[in-house]
Amino acid sequence: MSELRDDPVFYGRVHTLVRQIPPGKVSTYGDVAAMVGGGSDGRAVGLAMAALGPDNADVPWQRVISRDGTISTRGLRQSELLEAEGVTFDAQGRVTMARHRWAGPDAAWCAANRYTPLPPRPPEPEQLELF
DNA sequence: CAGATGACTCCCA
DNA sequence: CTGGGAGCCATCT
Repeated sequence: MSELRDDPVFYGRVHTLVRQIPPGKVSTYGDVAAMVGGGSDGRAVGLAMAALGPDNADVPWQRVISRDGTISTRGLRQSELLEAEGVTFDAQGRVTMARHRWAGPDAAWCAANRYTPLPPRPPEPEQLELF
């Protein structure tokens, strides 16, 4: 019985963390990898996302995007799902990271589940669209 | 164990 | 903007 995709421990940790991302917020592959820890990186997280199946329908994979706020997937309507959750995009079709970037789960949750909190990041000035 | 694959990220021309 | 190359990791053959 290996129907489950959570067999590998790493995948399970990634999926668990992605489930914590609230609607309207997004995170990046690199950030997820940093929180999962273990020296993993964004590429490994991408694998965990690619391995998602019907069993992981409860994982909001669409909230995990590239560092630049761009959508890596093609043909999966990821941007539409995000837009439906209230995520905004700029004129260049990228997610407004300064506004929707997820700072990570609660510190207590991180400690309880052995996840690494994201390092504090100075608030980036949201760029206004100039006409 | 080596090689290939992939929803990454950074740097440079 | 596009393209190429390098470094990184997890999983499957």
